[in-house]
Amino acid sequence: MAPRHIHARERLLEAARDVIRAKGFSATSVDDLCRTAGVTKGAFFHHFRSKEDLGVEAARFWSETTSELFANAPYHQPADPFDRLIAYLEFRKVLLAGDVPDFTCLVGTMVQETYDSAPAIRDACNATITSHAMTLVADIRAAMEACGVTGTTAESLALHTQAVLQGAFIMAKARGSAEIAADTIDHLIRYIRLLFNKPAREEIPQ
Amino acid sequence: MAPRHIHARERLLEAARDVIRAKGFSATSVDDLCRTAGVTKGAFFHHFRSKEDLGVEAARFWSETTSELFANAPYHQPADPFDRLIAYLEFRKVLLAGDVPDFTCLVGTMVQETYDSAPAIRDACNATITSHAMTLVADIRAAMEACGVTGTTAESLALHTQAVLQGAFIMAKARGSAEIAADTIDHLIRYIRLLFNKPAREEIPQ
DNA sequence: CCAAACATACCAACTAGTCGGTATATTTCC
DNA sequence: GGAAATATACCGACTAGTTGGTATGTTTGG
Repeated sequence: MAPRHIHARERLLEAARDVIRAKGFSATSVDDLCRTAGVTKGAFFHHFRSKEDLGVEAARFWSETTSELFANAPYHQPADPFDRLIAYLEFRKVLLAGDVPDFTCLVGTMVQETYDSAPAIRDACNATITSHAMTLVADIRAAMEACGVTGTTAESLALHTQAVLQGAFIMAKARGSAEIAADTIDHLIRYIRLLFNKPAREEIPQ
Repeated sequence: MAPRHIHARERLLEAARDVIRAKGFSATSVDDLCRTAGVTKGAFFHHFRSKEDLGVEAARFWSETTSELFANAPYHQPADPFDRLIAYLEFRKVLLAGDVPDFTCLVGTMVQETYDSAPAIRDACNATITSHAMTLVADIRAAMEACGVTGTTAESLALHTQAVLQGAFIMAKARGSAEIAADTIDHLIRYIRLLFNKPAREEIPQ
């Protein structure tokens, strides 16, 4: 059985992940989190110095869990780095399932509200986004070299993919549907195919 | 002289525009807004039924003021619709001046926090983003026809530009700098140039 | 036994929103 | 024209409930 002393902390981090994605950081109260996690306030402040501290830890928790998800995802299978990059973006489309709070990004949501008032949270969110982007750099660089792509850098393109994904989530929130998010990822895929001079079989819309 | 009875309302909407972009909607209290606008709570609730109502009106106010800004902007000058589209995106880069709260988007920020809890605000934000995107459609469609671009629609591409801009703002908030935003708009410009088969003179990075 | 992991009770500050009242226009009616 | 009626814009003290956080217990596992 799982050790009891991990329960409250982990349940609070999972509650934060779910509630903050739906309501935002400020609108999520400590009581909200305790209620959702099924723990008391004493437990909360035993594990976290403050609500801001929980925000930082939630960003780190998000980084850990998503890292694991992406590390074990099937998009690494293709032999060619360019194909792996496209497979990554197709995988991001597959992840657009369920309700909007289920597929949107915790740290993207949090950083919007905290970038000016809680630098610690902003830094943790930035580290999460950046480190995920950096997992793409090796493949992008290899593909760029193989295809002779110039005019930008692998790091810049990796960060651009994350910007597009974050923007896709905002549009999905505004429209209340994942459709627009998939559509904007398709534009990103089309960009990368054009940039690497590897267009899809047909450029006809579905 | 300006009629007295407009002051409080407009000053509150301007305060909302500035404060909410920096702190987010939830973290902005009614007292915050009154203090910033230099009005009393009585005036606030005279002009707005609730804080949520203020959010809706702030989105509409944002829509009005930005519409005016873009309508009077110089990017409409080029004779060719494709050139106008590129000029629009270059203009968006020019707007990336000042601190992060100065150039980011009010409705993109608000919709993140309210899409699930305040449908009225979400709808107002969505209407603002969509209507701005639609101002691009005529030029995009004309350029697509002139260049024989297929595989997507003018509406889809217009919404994609807004998604990229919203994502650029999130990245700027995370990194605390406009640089990444300009960088991601450059990727968008590169995409559109490739899609319309009109690459820049040189594909060399700056 | 003892420290870590909780639970309970509580607090001061803040929250959105209310309410009775005032000052100043504007309209109405003769 | 001018007094009365009415509408608009605003004020600021007040309230009921919520907020993040604390102080002081009790339980539990090794």
